[in-house]
Amino acid sequence: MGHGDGSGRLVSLADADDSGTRILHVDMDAFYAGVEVLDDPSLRGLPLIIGAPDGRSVVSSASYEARRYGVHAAMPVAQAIRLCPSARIVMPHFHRYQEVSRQVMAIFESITPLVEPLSVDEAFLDVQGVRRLWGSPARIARIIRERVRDEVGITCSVGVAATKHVAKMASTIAKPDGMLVVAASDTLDFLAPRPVRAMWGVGPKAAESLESRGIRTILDIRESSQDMLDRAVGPALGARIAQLARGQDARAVDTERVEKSVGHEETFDVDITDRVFLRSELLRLADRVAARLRRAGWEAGTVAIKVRFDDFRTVNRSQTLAEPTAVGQRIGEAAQTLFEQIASRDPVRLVGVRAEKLRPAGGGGIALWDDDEDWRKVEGAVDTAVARFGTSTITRARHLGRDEGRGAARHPKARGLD
DNA sequence: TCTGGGGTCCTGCCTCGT
DNA sequence: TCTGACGAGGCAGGACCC
Repeated sequence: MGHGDGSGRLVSLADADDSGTRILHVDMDAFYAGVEVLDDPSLRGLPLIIGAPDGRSVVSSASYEARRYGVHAAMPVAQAIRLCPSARIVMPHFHRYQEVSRQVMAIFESITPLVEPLSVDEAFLDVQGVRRLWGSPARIARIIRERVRDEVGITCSVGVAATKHVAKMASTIAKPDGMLVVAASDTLDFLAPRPVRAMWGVGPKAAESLESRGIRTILDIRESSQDMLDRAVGPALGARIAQLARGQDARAVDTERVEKSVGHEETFDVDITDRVFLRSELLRLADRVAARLRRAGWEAGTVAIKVRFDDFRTVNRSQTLAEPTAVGQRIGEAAQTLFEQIASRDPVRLVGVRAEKLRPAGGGGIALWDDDEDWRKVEGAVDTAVARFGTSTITRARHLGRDEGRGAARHPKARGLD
C-alpha cells in the first residue's frame, strides 16, 4: 500500500508489495489544465478554469489551484468564477489535448500492447506479459510516470492492482502526481473502509439509495444480502457491486473497443422557439454525424434525436431506418420527422442528433485512403470522389461491395492510385 | 444559480410474432 | 378462430462516466 510523502501526494514505497498485480490504471492529472500549462508556462501555479467564459458553458477541467476554491469539472463557468474570481479562464483546445493524448498513449504502447484507452486522459494497461522485459508492475508504473513527465511534460497518477476496478480506485486516491500499489492479498482490506460512492459505477443516485439503507462502505456492501442490493440499485448494478466489493472483477483489458453510436448536440446561447431554425440545426448536426460515419466506414441503423426545453425537460425520440445510411440528408430528414412528433412548442435550449445501431458500410460507394492510411467512404462515383478530394491526398481508391463493405472490384479511374 | 458534449449501459413499457 | 403466455426487439428515460 502507499503512504503520504509529505507533499500531499501518495507514492508507494520503492519496495511496495505488488504481488498478484498485473493491471495499471494511468490517469493524467487535471489533463486539460496540464496541457495549457505545458503550452504557456506562465500559467503554472495559477488557478485555471478551462471552459468558455460566456454563454452556458461548464468547466471542462480545472487546475488543482482552482479546485481548492471548490471549482470542479461540469460546474457552470459562471459559478466557478464566483467561487474563484482570481482564476484565469482558458478556452479549451480539444485538438491539442488529442495530440498530447496520442503522445501519452504511444508511451503506454511502447511498454505493452495491451492498452485500453478509456478517454483522452486515462487508460488501463495489462503488464503481465511484459514483466521480463520491464520488471514488476510497480516498477513499470514508475517508468511510465517518469517517461510521461520527461517526454511529454505533464504528470499522471497510477494505480497498480490485480483488477481494473481496484487499479482505478487506487489511481484516484493517488491523485495528483502519485502512485498507489495494492497487492492482491491487500485488496479486501483496501476496499473495506471506502465509501460506496468511490466505486466505479456508483453515482449520486445509487449512493443515496444504498446509504438510505445503511450501506455506506464497501464492507457494508459485502455484508449485505444480494436481495437488499438488488432492491437498492437494481439487479444488474446490484450483482456487479456485490462482486466488486469482494475484489472480484474478471474484466480483461480490452484493446478493441468499437464505437456503438456517434452523435452531436448543441446548446444554444438563448432558448429558441423558431421551428424553422431548429429544423435547420438538426440538418446541420445530421451532416456532421454523417461525415463522421463515412470517415469511420459506418452506417446508422437507427437515428435518435434529443431535445431539451427551457425547463431542462429532455425528450428523446428514435427511429429505426428502413435502410441503414451514412448520408446526411437522410439522417437529417429522419431527425426532422422525429422532431415533428414532439408536441411541445416550448422554447428549446438544446438539440442533438445521434446515429445508433452502427454497422459497417456495405451499401456501395467508394473508399478513399490518404497518406496516413485513414480511409473514408464517399457516396457516388470514383470520378466525383477523386475530383472532390484531389489526387494529391488520395493514395488508394476502391469500390465498396454492396455486401462486404470493402469489395474488391476496382473502378478504372482508381487504377494507378492503388 | 445554473446545469456542455461525447458516450455506455440499464430498466421499464409496449408491440409483435409465435 | 380466439386467447394467453412468452420472448425478442423497439423505444423512451435515466444514471453514470470523463
